[in-house]
Amino acid sequence: MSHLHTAALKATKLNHLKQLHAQLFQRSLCSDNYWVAQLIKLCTRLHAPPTYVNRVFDSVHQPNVFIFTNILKFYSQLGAHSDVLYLFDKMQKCNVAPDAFVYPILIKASGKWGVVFHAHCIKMGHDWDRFVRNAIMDMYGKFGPLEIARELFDEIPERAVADWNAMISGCWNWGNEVEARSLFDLMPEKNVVTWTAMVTGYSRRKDLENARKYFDQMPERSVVSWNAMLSGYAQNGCSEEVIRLFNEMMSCGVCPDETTWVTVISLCSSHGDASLAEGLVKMINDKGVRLNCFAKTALLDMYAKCGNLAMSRKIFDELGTYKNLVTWNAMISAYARVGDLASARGLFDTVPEKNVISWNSIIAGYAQNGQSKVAIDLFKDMIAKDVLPDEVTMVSVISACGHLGALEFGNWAVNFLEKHQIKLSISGDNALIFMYSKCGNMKDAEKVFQSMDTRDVISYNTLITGFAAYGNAIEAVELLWKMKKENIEPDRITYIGVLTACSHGGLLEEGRRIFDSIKDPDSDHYACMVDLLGRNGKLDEAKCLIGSMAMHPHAGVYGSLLHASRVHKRIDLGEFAASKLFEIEPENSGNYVLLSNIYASARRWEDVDRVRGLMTIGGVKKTTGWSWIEHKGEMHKFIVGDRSHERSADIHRVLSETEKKMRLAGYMADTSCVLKDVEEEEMEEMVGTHSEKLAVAFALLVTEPHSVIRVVKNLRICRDCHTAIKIISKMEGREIIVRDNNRFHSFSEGQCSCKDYW
DNA sequence: ATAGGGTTAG
Repeated sequence: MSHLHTAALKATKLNHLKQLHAQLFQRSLCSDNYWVAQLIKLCTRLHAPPTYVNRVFDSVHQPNVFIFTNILKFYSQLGAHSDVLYLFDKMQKCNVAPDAFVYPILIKASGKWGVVFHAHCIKMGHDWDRFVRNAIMDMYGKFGPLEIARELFDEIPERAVADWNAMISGCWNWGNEVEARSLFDLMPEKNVVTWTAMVTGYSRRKDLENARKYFDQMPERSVVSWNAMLSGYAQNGCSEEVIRLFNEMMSCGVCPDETTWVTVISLCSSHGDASLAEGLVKMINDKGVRLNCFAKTALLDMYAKCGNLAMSRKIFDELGTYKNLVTWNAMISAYARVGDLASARGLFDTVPEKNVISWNSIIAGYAQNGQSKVAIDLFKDMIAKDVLPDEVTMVSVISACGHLGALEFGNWAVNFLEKHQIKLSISGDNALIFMYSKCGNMKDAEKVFQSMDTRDVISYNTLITGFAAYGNAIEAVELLWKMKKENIEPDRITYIGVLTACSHGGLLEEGRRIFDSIKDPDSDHYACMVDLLGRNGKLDEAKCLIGSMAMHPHAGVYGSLLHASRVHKRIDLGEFAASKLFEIEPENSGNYVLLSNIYASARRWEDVDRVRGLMTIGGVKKTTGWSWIEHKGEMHKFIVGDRSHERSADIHRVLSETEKKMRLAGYMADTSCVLKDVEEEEMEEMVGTHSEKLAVAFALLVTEPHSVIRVVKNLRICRDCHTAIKIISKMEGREIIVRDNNRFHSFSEGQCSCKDYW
């Protein structure tokens, strides 16, 4: 028998464990309580997979308290708290009375619900056990109320160092620096844990100076102390310090543990620094370090954030049954981040157990990749499955509503926030500002902005961009001054917004001044500036500006010039801009169409034909987009020639009735003169089923007569459609609000409020 | 100790 004990003591690898298991099997000791307990203890030490432990556990007929204690420890080490609680339940069902060894494990695993076991312990008389008492104190220190921890602490006749430590950490948890320090100074004997608690405490207060002071004064340091200091630096964004301290740690001969690796690896991920990551991986490989599931997950995330998705997937697959929910979620969001929604969705659908973060990852994935409707539908699924969304979910959903212009559903979401007491932080408020301004509700957008007690650059940018879309240039410019006064540094997006606002609002000089104040303007700023000059007829100046650029102008810059050339009928500049655009983005049909329109307005039909020819030769297809409309919180989409909508027949009936009414009312001349310049087949398309027209017809169909129709999202109104809406608004006597990308047009009584449009 | 959120245009 004794050689079995030696084997158990010597086991360092999973194989040793399996050999021992086999020997026990030969001697029919596999269901012997003593040996099963020993095996489980070894599993904990050697990080065996849970499936193996369960097999060992299942082979015993009547598990005793030792076996339960050991398996509880096993799952506790894994952080599998629900398994711990499940096993405790099983333990009670097996009529095995928990002893003083069980309760500390149990209390640690149950988080704030540990309170329940406090009463248990008193009833069973275990509350006088120093380990149990310490665990209870620790729990109150973490989850509160701290006063109870203090009472327990004061009642202890002979306080152990661990009791002091628990109390000090408790004070830090509740932000009581003074009390923590006075306890520290009062302590008769301190150990590494005490010192480390001080380092952790100061780190969490972002007081790195004091953290470092205690760290430097420590009589001895454990890995945990190093980790505390490292994560202090990491969480405060001091990446150079992390690297320096990590190297110092290595040269002091301290062996990094798994936490160290996790800290350093996740630092690399937040940096997205591939070369840093590479060095780290090399070090890990050279040392032959075996990483646990936490570190592997961090590594997976790091590769994903450094752009190496293949490695992420490799780690994911290699983890096999070891992976936990965090691993799954990391992989899902890795795919979502790069826009591989199919892979993300595939994983999401196969996650054994989803949590809010799984849902958030996939919803954010769709929301960030232009699939707002899918994001919202998934959110609806989530609610139907009774998963409670949190703030992060709502931020994605609200943003998605903004992108779609889905104000009705957006308002529903705001109600949901109130009903479920979900508090929004700065990102949430920013998302709200975004949603309201995208939906044309600047009043509420401003209201949210005013109500915030801290605003960041994104809050300003979002509101500025909202005003820009409306042409409220003065408000946008004022916001720029206001943010400077609040010491919030404008970034490139701020300037894009302000310049766009000046452009839409006709503030030429102001725009010029602002443009000149930008430290290093990029192509986007130049594009805005060209647009601003172009709208004001300063086309030659715009061309000079392009010539003065230090970098290669991107398509947007020439696009603005081409647009202005069309408005101001400048064939020379239009040809110049278009020729550049045909090089930069030969597949963009819009450029060909614009140039051909410029020629058409000058009645240069041969050139019109030539440009059309270019399109055919280049195989450029006119791209058509979907038009969206919201009705009762549901989004409906339409595209040319599509009859998949369930009310398609009605829609086409309304469309033809409206057109008939228009003709009867004598509006034909109006539209036909527009149509004269286009070819037969295109005319068919224009008078036929343009997506915008379908959307408007749907709106006419579903809304009450004389009510406001809100038509939103991607309604690029062609000239023909613009005329049609004007006429409808007059004939039906109702207001129609239309959003053409970012501009709002309000039609009523045959007038469109947006004057400079055509 | 590892996973999720907000702003860009014609």
